[in-house]
Parts: sequence; structure tokens; C-alpha cells
Amino acid sequence: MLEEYGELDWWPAEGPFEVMVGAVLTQRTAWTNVETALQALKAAGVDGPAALLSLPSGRIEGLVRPSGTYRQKAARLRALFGEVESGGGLGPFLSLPPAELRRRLLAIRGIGPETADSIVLYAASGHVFVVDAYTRRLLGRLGIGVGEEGYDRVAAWFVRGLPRDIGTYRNAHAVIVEHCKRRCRAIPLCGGCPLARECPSVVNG
DNA sequence: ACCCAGGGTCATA
DNA sequence: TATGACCATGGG
Repeated sequence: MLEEYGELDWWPAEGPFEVMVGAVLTQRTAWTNVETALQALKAAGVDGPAALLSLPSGRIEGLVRPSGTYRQKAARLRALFGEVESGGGLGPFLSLPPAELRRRLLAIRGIGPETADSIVLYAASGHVFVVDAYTRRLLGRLGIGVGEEGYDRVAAWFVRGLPRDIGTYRNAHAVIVEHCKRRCRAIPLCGGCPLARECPSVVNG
């Protein structure tokens, strides 16, 4: 997949703040809808935790509405950046040791393992592997049973097999998502996949 | 008129 | 532990 897609320089964002907002907004949501919401936030001058927290909840809800489940997501953003500010702001918060940062994130309402790890990996350059629905789907299509196991076990499986390098972790997740988004179409890897016959994308055309 | 999308929480059994 | 309901918009 690395040969097929190369280095993707994925997760386009202007900085850590935008990565964190995007990580919450993309929960069970197509990225195109996230972009609309991110643009609305930017147009409203929301460029950091303080700016976001200065807005009333209803205003935040309106801005993130295009990303769906907007009441939940507005509350989650408030909770997240409330923690960030009480931790001294973006810099100090993201500079925490990755393991502690991850624990702090998981303790926040609405931040689960994938959202937390996306923030750790893409905003704080912490050494964690992000496991999402695409990752499990790919493992399933390849007949690798570990994809059925719990989040931490799946992540550990990748950690064991990959070079211990931030860039590798970022790009590995990126190519998995980009590959699956294209539904395994016109991609050589699928032609060589022994289970292509059972791949839902192939079956569904 | 469906189905799904870069999850997470909560109530049940 | 393991399902199911719920959140809710936009594109195919």
C-alpha cells in the first residue's frame, strides 16, 4: 500500500487546534461534512480554544451543524477544550507525555480511543496507532482475525509489526483510510487479495 | 427511499 | 462481554 499510495501527508489542517476539532467532528461522519463545519468555524474567527469557549453553546452548535450529531459534538468540543485550557493551554497540554495525554483525553466525555489516538498521533506526534472502522474492515477482507478483537489489541498488533516511527504510523493509517474509501476499486492490492470474492465492495460492484 | 460516513455513550441481558 | 438505540447532517 505504501508503494501504491506513497507518503500522503494526510490530515490536512493548519495546526493542532484544527486537528483536534476535526478529530471530534469526524466521528461517524464523512470528511466532506467536517470540512464544511471547519470552514464555518474559521469564518467565525474560531482559531483556538479560548475563542471557541467564548461562544455560547447554541452558537457552536450552529457552526458545527453540517457535521451531524451537532449538539453532541458542540458539547464534546467544549469539554475537550475546557480540559485543554485548565491544563495551561494547547502547548502545555499537547506536550504532556503521550501516555498521560492519552489518559487525560479518554477521561473526557465524548472522547473515545480513536479520537484520542488521532489527537495524540496527528496533533501531538505521540507514538500510538489509530484503529478505525476501515482498519478493521481491511483486516477482515485479508482474513486477519485480530481485527475482531478489542481496540487496544488491534493497535498492539500493528505496533508489533511496524517500524517504531511516527511518520510510518501516520502514513499507515492514512493509506488504510484512503484505500478503503475507494472501496477497493481499481487498486492492484484488491486484485491480489485472496478474499476479494467476499469483499463487500466487490460484491456490490 | 434508502444507505453510509475517518465514534461514543448508555441501557439492557 | 456483547448487542442495540441514539445522536443527525449531507452525498450517493
